[in-house]
Amino acid sequence: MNYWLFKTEPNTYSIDDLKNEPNKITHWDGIRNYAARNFLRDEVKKGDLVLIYHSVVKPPQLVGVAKVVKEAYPDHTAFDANSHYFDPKSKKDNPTWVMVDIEYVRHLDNPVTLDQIRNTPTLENMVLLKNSRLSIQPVTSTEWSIITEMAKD
DNA sequence: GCCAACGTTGGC
DNA sequence: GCCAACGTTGGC
Repeated sequence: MNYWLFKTEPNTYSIDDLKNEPNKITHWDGIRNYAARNFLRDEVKKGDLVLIYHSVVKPPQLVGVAKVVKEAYPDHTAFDANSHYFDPKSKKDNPTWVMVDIEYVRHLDNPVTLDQIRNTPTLENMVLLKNSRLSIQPVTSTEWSIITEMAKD
């Protein structure tokens, strides 16, 4: 099983929005970056656990845990001319973009801020610090353990 | 609101 | 295939 970090802008979609979904499940659509897409398409597997990160807020921080419940399938928002995520180059018979479904698991007892991560030497190699713009990132099992421990009351 | 870092586009 | 121009992300 693998661990991941998914970024979201809570003003658009937050961990609370996920928790409040009727079945606590959402489509993680709108990914329009090839590196992120490749992770989604090739490596994100059912049962994997995901840290949810809130970006573009103060402070930017990890806020909760979700679980992958459906592996990659075509992101239909790319076909919708009315969608913010419309991409005319993505064809239905050969979709460029994919999405997965994730289910809410829990909030962290205490959020772990970007600042805390940056100040934790054992987390210095996190992709979040190396390539802060990547919206789907792998997390090592060691990093996962450290972060979930930091998040405890 | 600024701007650094990064990704994409398109002319050559 | 290179790289300048442009657009986006996201921390500050």
